Order: sequence, then structure tokens, then C-alpha cells
Amino acid sequence: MSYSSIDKIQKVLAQSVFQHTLDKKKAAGRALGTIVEIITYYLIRQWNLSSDVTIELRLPEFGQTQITHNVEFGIHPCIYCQEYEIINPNILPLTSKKLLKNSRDISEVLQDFDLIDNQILSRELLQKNRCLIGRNINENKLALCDLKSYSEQGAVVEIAILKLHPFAIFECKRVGIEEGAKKGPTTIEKAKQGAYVAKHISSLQKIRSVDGKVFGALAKPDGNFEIQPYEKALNQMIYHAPVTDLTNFILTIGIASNHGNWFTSDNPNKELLVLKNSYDWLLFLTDEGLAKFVKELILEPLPKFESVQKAFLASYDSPRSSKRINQFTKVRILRDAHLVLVNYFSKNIRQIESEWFNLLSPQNQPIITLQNQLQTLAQKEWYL
DNA sequence: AGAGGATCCAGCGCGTATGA
DNA sequence: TCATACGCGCTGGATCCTCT
Repeated sequence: MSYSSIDKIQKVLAQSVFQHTLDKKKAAGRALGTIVEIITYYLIRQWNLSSDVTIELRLPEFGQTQITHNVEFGIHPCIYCQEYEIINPNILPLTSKKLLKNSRDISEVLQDFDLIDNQILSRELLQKNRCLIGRNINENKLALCDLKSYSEQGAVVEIAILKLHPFAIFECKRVGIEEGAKKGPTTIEKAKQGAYVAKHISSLQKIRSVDGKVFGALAKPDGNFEIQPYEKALNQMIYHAPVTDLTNFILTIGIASNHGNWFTSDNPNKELLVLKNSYDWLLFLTDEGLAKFVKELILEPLPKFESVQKAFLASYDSPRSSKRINQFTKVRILRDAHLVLVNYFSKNIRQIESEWFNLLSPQNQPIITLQNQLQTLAQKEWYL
């Protein structure tokens, strides 16, 4: 069976997996939104940023810290990162507490941290991606755990200490095709929600001149502003600024799934313009990319990919009961499905970069420039 | 009045905090 | 470990509003 578009796939999922829900299409759409997030997460990992990520972090607005926003993915300065072997994890579930109990080294690394007890790997072999295990409020640091390998004999975990404040964030959006609609989505509020967050979290703020040119106003510690053309300001921050200038600077990246309905002839919808003008980078996850992911890993998986399908179906294909928990999300995922995804992205990264993503802004830049900017920021000497 | 765009909101999913 | 309450936010259809 061939699926020509994600809209068709959404309908297939609605009929097959989401039959029991009140609104099949809506439920399928919601699940596809989760898949966009998963694709984004495994792309970030494949870009060698896996040690720097947080998921669903509450981020305060710049200069207005009483207002916070949950951001999907934050990329943070990493000031420490080390793998540790846990010889006897003492059966599942593997928790933050058990890490400390079984490794003196980890206890030492985390001695200044308040422990956050989370399950890194549950009895059912569901793992928590980028599991938060500690917080140091005074020094604005987070401790995270990433499960590297697991067997009944032991586990290897990576412990990373990150600065609380990210230097980049990713937000994902999906807008499906409305039944009977000839035009694109008119869900401006979604675009505005994303735009609001993108415009309120960084110390480098976007302002406009009377002729519509965009300038960056950088709030300096001494209370003054440094104003220059936005692109120039952004480049300076990423490539030349010392870390002391980067306090509260955040590069914003939006990922929107595209179904060819964001344009009317050559004119981008207002929704798209809002997003484009708000994020530093706006990428389309293509119809083909999302459809390929769902087809190859969920609808018609090869035997080696079946654990992804299993995790997806176990999460959705029956009425939701209090017992059932989703095992296919960016945060909680079946360990085997995670391993499949890591492998899939590693093998197909070139194709994913070139065929799954289109760049909307900045124009005329390849996706490698984004990767390069993120890595440049990650490699600055943050601890100085 | 009706077309089409803007806004609202139901239903659902998810993460966290809390407390037993 | 489990249950529950709560806050937040996503999707897509329903409804409201504006313009002609």
C-alpha cells in the first residue's frame, strides 16, 4: 500500500488505530504532533547535541521572570559530561536514587545538587529521555541522565551538568488539513503562541525601523542597548561574542510540519509569516519526510523496526485507561524503540537533512549552517 | 447575506507536584 | 509505587466576526 501524503496517513491512522476515540481524526492529528517532536529530538541527538538537551523545561521570559513557558527542547551549555558504569543496578526500576546508591563517583559529582528522584528506566523498560536527576538552584545548574546501555548485568549512564539557561530552543508545530478546506490553516492563534514565546525569551530582541527593517536590540548588563541590523547582531552573538555577552541570549528554532497548505499560490499565509518573522530559524518538516517516518516505522515496519510500531500501538490503540501510559513520546519511550530510532537517524541522517527539511528562514542558508551555529554555541567556553 | 478569515473551545495528551 | 489534581499546550472543528 502506498501513502501519498501525511493527510492520507492521518486518515488511515484515524480508521485503524484511533477508531475508539470520539474524534478519530483529531486524535490521529494529536499523535502526529507527538511524532514531529520525536523526529526533532532524534535529529538534535544526531547533531551531536544529545548531551546538551533538556525537554519540556520551564523557561522564564527575558526580563519578566514571573512568566514562564514550557519549551519543547532547550540546548544548554554543558559544563560536565561523563559516562559511568553501574555494575549492579539492582533490578528495575532504575531511579536517580539507585544511581547514587550504586556509584560513589556519581554521588560525588552530584553532591551540590538537590536530588530529583525520577525513573530512568521502568520495570516495563520504558526509558525517560534526558531524565532530570538533580538541581542546584544557587548556581543555576541542572543534572541530567541519559541511559547509554542496559542489560541485566549492569547499565552505563551519561551524567551531564548543564547551565540552567539554554542558548537555543526548538519548538514544533503541526497543522493538518481541514476537511473540505481549499486553503491553508486559519489557526493564527497557534502561530501567535509560538511567536510570542520566540519573541520574549532572548536578550537579543527584534525591533523594526519605519521602513520595516529588522534590528536587534541587545540588552546590556549596564542597562544600555546595543542596536544593529538583526542578522549582523545575531552573527556577532554566535560567532564572536564572549560568553559574558551571551547571558540570556537564545537562538530560536521553529519546526512546522508542511502539507503544502501554507501557501496560496505564491503568497505565504499570514500564519506562516508570523512564524517566519518570529523564529531565528523556521524549518518545514516535509510531507514526504513525516509520511516516510510513519510508513517505515509504524505502518509497515521492517522486522528490525517493529518495536517502534509496538510502542506506538501500545500507546494509542485502545481506549485510554488509567493504567495505560504513552510509551512513544519525546520524553518517555520504550527502550527498544529508542534504540531503533537512534540507529535509523544515524543511518539516514544525510537523507533526513536534505529531504525531510526545507528552510523558510533565513533564506538561502543550508541546514548545515544551523547545525554549525548550534555547535559553535555549544563549544564556547561557558565555564569561564 | 454570505464568503472567508479570525477566534474560540472541546477533547485529549502529557508532565509535575503532592501525598498516601 | 500509585493515584490524583493541576497547569499547560496541541489539534481540528465550531462559531463568531468583518467585509463586500
